[in-house]
Amino acid sequence: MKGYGSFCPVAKAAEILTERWTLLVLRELLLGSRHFNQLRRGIPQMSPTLLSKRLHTLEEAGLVARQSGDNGHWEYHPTQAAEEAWPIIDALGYWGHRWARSQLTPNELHAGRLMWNMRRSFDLKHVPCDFVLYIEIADARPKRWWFVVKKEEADLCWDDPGFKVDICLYASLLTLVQIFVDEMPLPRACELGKIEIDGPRHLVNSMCAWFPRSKYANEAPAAAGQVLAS
DNA sequence: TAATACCTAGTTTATCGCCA
DNA sequence: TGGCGATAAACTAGGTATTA
Repeated sequence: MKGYGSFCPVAKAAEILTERWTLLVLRELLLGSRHFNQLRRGIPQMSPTLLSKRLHTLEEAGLVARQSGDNGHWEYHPTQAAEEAWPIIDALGYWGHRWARSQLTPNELHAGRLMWNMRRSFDLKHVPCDFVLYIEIADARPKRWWFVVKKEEADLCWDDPGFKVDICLYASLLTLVQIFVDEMPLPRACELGKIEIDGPRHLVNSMCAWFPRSKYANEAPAAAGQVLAS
């Protein structure tokens, strides 16, 4: 039998939301991904077949509206039902950051997914000027990434955009992930020689203010096994 | 309880249509 | 012609039901 066979609203919600990958697809949609391949970039380990299937399921469940775009391709838009699921997904993010942290394993490190998440995590109000950031990750494939950062948005480029690079950053994938999730603050990574930065002083000095970090990074991790005081 | 068959979910690979 | 967006088909792995 598919689902939980119950009228319970929690069970009904879980039937829709807790299918494998579904919450991640919804998160991507709610964070602004609209096209099939944008969703794929945000969830690179999900197969395209399954992504297509989940989008249809979410459409049937009324969480996604499919509209034809300007170029003849489909656009996927979150509906009000999806928007109202955002507090649930956001709360899961905070909960995961506090309680589901564990040692990062190699298969959790994915350069494409990190870069895609970094793209929307620049603190643009602290960006001193428009600039091009080049990141080289020695142990990743591909290893070279570019961000074209402007006051209004940051664009991720898989290939050299052809603009003059203003600031260069060299690090391992693990270090970049640790900085992103705040396991290792940027200044500490510099002190330890885990990251090399090359660029003008005004950009380098302001990096702590604008460099992308997970929105959950400020949440203090909880001690595992902690028991509530009675 | 173990062996087997069957079912389902998910992955990989190939392919198609469209557009620049 | 190549890249992108999307889907289909074949295959695999894991779970479940059935039977001895």
